[in-house]
Amino acid sequence: MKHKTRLQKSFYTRNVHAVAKELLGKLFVRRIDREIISGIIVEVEAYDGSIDEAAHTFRGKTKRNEVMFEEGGLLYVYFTYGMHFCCNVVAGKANEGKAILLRALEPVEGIDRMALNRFGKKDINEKQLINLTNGPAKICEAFQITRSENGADLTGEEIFICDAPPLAKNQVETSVRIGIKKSVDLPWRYYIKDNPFVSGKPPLRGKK
DNA sequence: CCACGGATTGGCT
DNA sequence: GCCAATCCGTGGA
Repeated sequence: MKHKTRLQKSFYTRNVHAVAKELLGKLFVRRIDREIISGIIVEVEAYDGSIDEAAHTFRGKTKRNEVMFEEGGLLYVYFTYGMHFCCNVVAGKANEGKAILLRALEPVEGIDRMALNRFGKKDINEKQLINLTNGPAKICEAFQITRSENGADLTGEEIFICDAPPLAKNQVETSVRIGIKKSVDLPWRYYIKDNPFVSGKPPLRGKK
């Protein structure tokens, strides 16, 4: 596939919610040697350590979260539940502690490689296709993203995001975030309406 | 379809 | 020691 231009630093250093919504529809690309794996971003969540108790940065800088305090445009990868990695796009200015969790992608290139990474085989059925990247830890498994990708520069060659035309405003839905126990009412999950690759629904509470 | 629990490391109280 | 920005399998309605 012919990739369009990569998003540059100035895209990422803006307001975390603007960046989050505008990431929808863009192409997340992973290059491993000559191989390309990519997918359209269809679901994200914003985290803002200045006012958000669910953000890893809410209680200040530690070894684990230091990348999230960098200036926007890096990848913040964290390890959780003893077995999963999740990746975020760092946004805003230095020392703000803001980032956007990638929750779901629509697979585009390298689907065979994603299938191998996720299920150990190339041939997958319809259900497994939907299951490739419809969750934050599934994305990392499919895209071979682990702790060694923490801090990767998104304006570099290994992991980057390609521009795409903006979505119509009525294509972007908002909800509360999934899987957290603090700041549960903040409506900071954004996803593409009716996209089949969006992950599960949020709990029936809070604002939509 | 939904609810629940187990897996299993590591960060922080 | 507690518990997490998850996932998957199981079991019941």
